[in-house]
Order: sequence, then C-alpha cells, then structure tokens
Amino acid sequence: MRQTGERLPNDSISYKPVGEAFFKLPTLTLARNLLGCLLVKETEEGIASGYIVETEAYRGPLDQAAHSYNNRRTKRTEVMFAEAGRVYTYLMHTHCLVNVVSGEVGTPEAVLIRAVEPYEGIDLMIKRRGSMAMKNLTSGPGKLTKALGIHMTDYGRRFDEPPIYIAPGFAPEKIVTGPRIGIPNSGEAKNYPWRFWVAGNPYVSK
DNA sequence: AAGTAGATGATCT
DNA sequence: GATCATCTACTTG
Repeated sequence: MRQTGERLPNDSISYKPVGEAFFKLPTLTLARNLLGCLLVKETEEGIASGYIVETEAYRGPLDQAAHSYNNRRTKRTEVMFAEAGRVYTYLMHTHCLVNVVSGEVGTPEAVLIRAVEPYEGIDLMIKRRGSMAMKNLTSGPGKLTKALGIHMTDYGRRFDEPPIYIAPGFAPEKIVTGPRIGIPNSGEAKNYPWRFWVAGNPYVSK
C-alpha cells in the first residue's frame, strides 16, 4: 500500500491483482479495505481502471435491504452463497451494478461498488459514457460499470485475475460512514451505517 | 444548486 | 403485476 493519499505514477502502469486472502475478512471490514484499491477491467477495447472511493455492505440473512435477505436463494443471488472474491453483477433498470462477494461459503453477503475515481483508460470511459465531463464519468454504481465495460458476462468470475480484478491503490486519508442510499423500503436496515466513502473525494455519488 | 419526473427491463411472486 | 442497491433531463430559483 502507498503512503496516505498518494496516487500511483501514471507512466509504466502495471497492475498486481490482490490475492485470495484479501477477500477473507468480515464484510464490513472488506467494504472499508476496498476503498483506495483499483478496480481494473480488461476488454478487447483496452484496459480501464479506477480507484474505489465508495462502497456499501449488504449482509445476507440479517439485512432487509439485501437481495439475499432471509437466505433468499434464486438464480440471481446464487453466487452470493459462494466463496468471497467472486463477482456479483445484476441489472437495475437498464444498468449493470457490480458487487464483491464476501463472507463464508453459504453466507450470502456482498459489497456494492458505488463509485470510482478514473485512473487508466479515461478516453475509453468518455467514449463509452458519451460524455466529456470528468466528474460525471464514474460517480455512481451504474455509471462506473458502463465506463469500465463491466457487464452481466462478468457474473461469477473472480476478482483476483483478468479480465476483472482488484489491485492495490492508495491509502485513503479519511474514511466516512453513513446510511446506505436508495433503500427506503427496508425497515430498520435502511438506517444501518454500512456505506463507506473516501472523505472529500469528488467522485463519491450523491 | 437542488429537486422532481419519467424512462426502462429483468427478476421474482 | 409489483418491485427495484439508477440515470438523465428538465424544471425552478
């Protein structure tokens, strides 16, 4: 890990995916640890990557806001029951959202990646998003998947090898927590402070 | 700058 | 047929 706040040099980029052990932590810890890490996606169009700056934890059986609440096991949620480090993608309206599966096998928990700070492949992101405004490129869960080229075809893959993986980035100066976004109909769970973000980062969603 | 409305489609009951 | 872990464009000020 780099010094606090320090970004990687932008020349001679080479990524080293994290190991399997990175994911074997309690879900809330993993949601924190993912902040500052790079999310990398390789496609035929090229490589695109960004620093993760906002996440949310979803904790299976306990959590009314989770797709897997009450151990609900369907074709969609199946991968959440697998081992930590797998890719859980699902569709929300017209958008694809991406999660990191966490927790023990059989415990359906995951961390939603809500925002990243663009790092490599910015031209590609602009092309995919059809927008020039930097701050609008990856500042939301549906936006970042489009910018990075993450699709439903990534469902079930692992986050520790190409074409989609997590790599070490920078150490955030300050991490803030608060209630999660967009889950008004989930009873008590809507107040849990399970959203994590890098304080002051302009790419955090609103 | 902030708030609202409408688009949009798979998944599940 | 209801339910969304969203986005964009359009309003208002």
